[in-house]
Amino acid sequence: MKFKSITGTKDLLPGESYRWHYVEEKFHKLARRYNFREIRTPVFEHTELFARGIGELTDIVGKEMYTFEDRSGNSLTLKPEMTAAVVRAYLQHNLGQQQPVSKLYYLAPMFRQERPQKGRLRQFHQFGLEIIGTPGALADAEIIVMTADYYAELGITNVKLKINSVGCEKCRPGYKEKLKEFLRPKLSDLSEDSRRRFETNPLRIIDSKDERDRELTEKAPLQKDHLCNECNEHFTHLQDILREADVEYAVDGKIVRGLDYYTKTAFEFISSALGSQDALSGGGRYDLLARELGGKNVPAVGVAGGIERLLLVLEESENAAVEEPHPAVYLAAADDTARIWLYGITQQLRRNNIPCETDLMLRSLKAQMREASRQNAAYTVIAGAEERNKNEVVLKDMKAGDQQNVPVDELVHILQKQLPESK
RNA sequence: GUGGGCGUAGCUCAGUCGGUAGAGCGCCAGGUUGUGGCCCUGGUGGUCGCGGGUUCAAAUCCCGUCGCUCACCCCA
Repeated sequence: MKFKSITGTKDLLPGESYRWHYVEEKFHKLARRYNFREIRTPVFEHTELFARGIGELTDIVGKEMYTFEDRSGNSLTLKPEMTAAVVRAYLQHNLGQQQPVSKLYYLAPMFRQERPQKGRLRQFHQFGLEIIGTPGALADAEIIVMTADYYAELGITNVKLKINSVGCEKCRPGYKEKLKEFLRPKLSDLSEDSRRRFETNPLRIIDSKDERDRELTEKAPLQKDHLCNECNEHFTHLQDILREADVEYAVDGKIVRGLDYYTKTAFEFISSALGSQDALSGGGRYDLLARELGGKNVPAVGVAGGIERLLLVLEESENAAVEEPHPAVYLAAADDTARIWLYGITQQLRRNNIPCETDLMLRSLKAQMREASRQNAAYTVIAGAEERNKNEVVLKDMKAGDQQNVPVDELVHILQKQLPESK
């Protein structure tokens, strides 16, 4: 075979795609219940949108974007995340003029050029929610609550919610200085990465996975203990709401989100069922993003979650079995003279919303029966010349193994009675 | 970008000291001339990742290369 799928991309084969349908449908339905409306944006955007929105110093922008020039010389980028694109669309179409608060959701592929590993692909898929237009903690809670609800609805129980506040324009600079003061004497003992971040992004240092770094930063000052009044109030308010909504959470002062645009609330849903890529989803408030993109100040909050990771966790949750759909009826021809006639009956069933399958290979009855069994059909309809002359078919219950002759005119009615989901 | 592990049938894998490739599952057919599953019998299926080297002879040894995978960094 000459051609292979690109490194870090995956074909979604029929043996797996039904699982995707399952989680996607659940998300669409839940979004409707929470009154979020879907937004779809193009897979690529001007590179500048992400560079500005996500932050020049982030790893995503620095080394992970799929960037290319089109024939006109524009620099374009396959979207590495969705929030910047959603805010762009929000500003471009003045959604804020139509209603004060926009509740948007999406389900879309993202692209980042990293080394693939468990739970990380170059083309991956995220579900996401954004509430744009309100600074209130109720919006933060709404995002978190629906995400928690989604996992619960799927039967995933081994998830934990961690929340933090990363402050705002007012209180973050002061905190940053305090943190640097704390780190400065330890600087030479820190890992190389952390030393490099000291100037560019010191907040990330307390989030380091390096063991030595962890020891050294154990007693580091945390943003959540140095919030301004407004941020502090927002954070306690959020916790009050989460408790009221019965969502379990833990405050973790070391959660620092990787993207520049976050303010106040930052959170992650973590699962122990994943490998080292343990974040199932993450999000937070991003009150500065719209302005950064050239719009006015528009407060907003959102979440993004990985579908691939979700499915990995789902497979390990015993109480979350997903069943593959199968045809309700298989129609088998006992001889060649009945095949076309039987195909007409097949279509009658389909028009009556009965999922069914028939042989397309002119195979023997035995082979057709085997196929019916393999495909897990609940019933098999068998007919040859004899049945055709009497205008009836043999209806066989595959599980029980018994069968009876029924008039063709009554077939749909009988099957519908047996298959309530087809009505 | 760095490091470990692995590439043999559609899938999971075995293959000894170098002697020209196997099992289980799957698929197809028959055992039953109009009936699935279980069982039995037979069959289909391989560029041993790719290229080069050593050798009378390479899946096996050597060199290179590509791919997959896990981990680091970071993230969903």
